[in-house]
Amino acid sequence: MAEVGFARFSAREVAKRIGYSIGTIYNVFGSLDRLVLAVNSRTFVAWAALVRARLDAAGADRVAALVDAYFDFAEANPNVWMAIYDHRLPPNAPFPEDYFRQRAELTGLVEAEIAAILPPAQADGAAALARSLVAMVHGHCLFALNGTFALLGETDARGAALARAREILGSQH
Amino acid sequence: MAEVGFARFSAREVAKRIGYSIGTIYNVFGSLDRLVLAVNSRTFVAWAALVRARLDAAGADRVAALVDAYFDFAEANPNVWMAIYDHRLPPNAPFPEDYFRQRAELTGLVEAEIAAILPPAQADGAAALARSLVAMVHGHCLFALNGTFALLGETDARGAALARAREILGSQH
DNA sequence: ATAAAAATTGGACAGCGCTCATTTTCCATC
DNA sequence: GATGGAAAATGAGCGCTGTCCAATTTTTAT
Repeated sequence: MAEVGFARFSAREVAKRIGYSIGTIYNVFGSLDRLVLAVNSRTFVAWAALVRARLDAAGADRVAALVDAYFDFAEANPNVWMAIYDHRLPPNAPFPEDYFRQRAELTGLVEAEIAAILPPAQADGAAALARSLVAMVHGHCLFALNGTFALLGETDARGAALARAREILGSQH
Repeated sequence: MAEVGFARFSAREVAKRIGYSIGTIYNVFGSLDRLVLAVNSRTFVAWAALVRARLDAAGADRVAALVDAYFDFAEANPNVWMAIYDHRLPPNAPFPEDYFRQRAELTGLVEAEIAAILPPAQADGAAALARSLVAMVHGHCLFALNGTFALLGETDARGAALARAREILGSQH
């Protein structure tokens, strides 16, 4: 996945590279969808580890640490990062339990930071604000990686995302 | 594309439906990539038309009109809207000229509105701020359509995007 | 009617996700 | 060791895909 990206990822190629047959892949994972979900679950684990490390090493500016961790992980691992969002489950297919858990753990890190920043009066809105901030940063990171910003002449996606985050957080009072 | 979405879109099926052979599709478009780009170019035209119509009918709250137009188009045409972002050109492949033009026209509409809202002292940053706001709204809209927000318990993506837009614009002075 | 140009065809190729009857490997028991 | 049942692994086969291109048909101008 890291080498070829989601569009060219194939179960047959995986089988070839690990020295098993295509049939074994399907015995283990059941479908290409679940194989991709397994890959993406591992991506969330690695991503959360990076975020945690950055937060542990961060000084006072924890918002910048979060934004940087988001961008750094995506830029260092563009194919596996984009695979998370390129992959779509068939309608009504549930996410595997451990996929959900790994993903929730990552967003939980952000939520905790936002809750710590917010004035106590707004504490009950921390989860919603955290989701919204993640969506905002994600939009910037996605446009940086998929060429949209390049097409529009934007060169500082990270700086823009951080500026927006500060403006938004500065408005919560 | 509107029926089956990007993942199941196929040149052979297009050929079958319009009563031509697969060979003719390739004579006209050259590759599946360019066929998809042609579809996406048309999507930008339709999207820009909706945005224009909403702005023409809008009252004083033009920011809400823009956010609503973004979400309404995406929600009314999820498959063609997502195809814009699901499709990735091979590295170094240039975008066709008319694809670029249609896309620039749409972002130009946003840019003009932001320039009109901004205090004159910040007028030179209008283009960058417009790109950033589009990325922010896009992140919210994407998470609404791809199930991320549902997974995290968020139900009001549109309201969150509009709230963030107001906070950001209110901070420009 | 004829010839040149343009448009269209569809078989062929390599690769894909997926299934499942068959084979191989493993391991506890004798 | 030998044996037999359970577990793991296989890969041919199916219908689908994007892509190419020699052959054919249709259109147009003379």
